[in-house]
Amino acid sequence: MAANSRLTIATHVLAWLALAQRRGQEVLTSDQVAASVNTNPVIVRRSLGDLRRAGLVTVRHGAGAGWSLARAPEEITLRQVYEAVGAQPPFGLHHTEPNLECPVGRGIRPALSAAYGRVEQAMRRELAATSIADVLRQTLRS
Amino acid sequence: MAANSRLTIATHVLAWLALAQRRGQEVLTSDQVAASVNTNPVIVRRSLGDLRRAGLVTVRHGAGAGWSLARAPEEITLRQVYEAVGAQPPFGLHHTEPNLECPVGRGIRPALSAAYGRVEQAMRRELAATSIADVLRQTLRS
DNA sequence: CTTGCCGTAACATCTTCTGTTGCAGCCAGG
DNA sequence: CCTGGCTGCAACAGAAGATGTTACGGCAAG
Repeated sequence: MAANSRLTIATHVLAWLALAQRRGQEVLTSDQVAASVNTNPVIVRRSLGDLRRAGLVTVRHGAGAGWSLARAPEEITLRQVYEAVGAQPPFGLHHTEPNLECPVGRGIRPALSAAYGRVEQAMRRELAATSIADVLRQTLRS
Repeated sequence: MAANSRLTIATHVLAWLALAQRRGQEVLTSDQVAASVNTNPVIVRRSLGDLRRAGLVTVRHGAGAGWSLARAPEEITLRQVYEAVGAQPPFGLHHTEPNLECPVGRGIRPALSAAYGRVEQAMRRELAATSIADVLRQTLRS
């Protein structure tokens, strides 16, 4: 499978909403967002649905509908986006249960889970250090 | 795709080699290793091939062939294993090029690459803090 | 030379992700 | 009240990657 691009899509969407808001555009439709991401509006709606459930964006239904940020871009970190999109952790355990007759097979899964948990905590800490405002600032610089 | 288990397989293999070595068993065949991981010997050989290219294990061909660690278990970190198995980074960029007419679409890829690079560095730092000896010790504790 | 194991290619299967279509639900505005 | 535009969601096709399996050539110790 191709690399997981959900965090990328969601971050792109949020950055675009932030820029539109700054320019005075209150709400954007999923079609307008999809035009920037260059993908299907349903993909964008799926991503925005995740972000809505996490409380990062709000949606207005009916005529004149659309999306807007639920809080300031400085208040949204990539860690929140990462958790909102529910990306799976980078490492998985064995597909098939290891041989429990073997001392390594018996005890390695909790050992690895602990190590992988520490790695994911490190990832989360690093993701929390960047906000949507940071991403947008860096984006407009180029 | 199922979660990526290459790091898990490779670490299991190395821990098993380390334990066998400590017990006086100099070399193990891929069949013996596969019996502990509970998978096909070819999977194990593929993994061991990665580790050999990275200089972490050595192989003996011909009759009486088999594998052994190329250095002490304390000297092998999960970071080295991670780099040996060539796992892809946790986040990918857009599948299709974003709309370059849009200021966000134009500049977001380098901005995200930089942020993702920092995250992967954090992962590597954390992986470097655990060695095969640590994993084996934790494994045998349960 | 025989035998056991490595190295690798080819292939089947499974899973996940992306992208697409279709349709019901909702609500501002006329 | 009704229309139109957009959301929400289910269903499905296609692509990509990973695992698992079989098969076969190559190598070296005995």
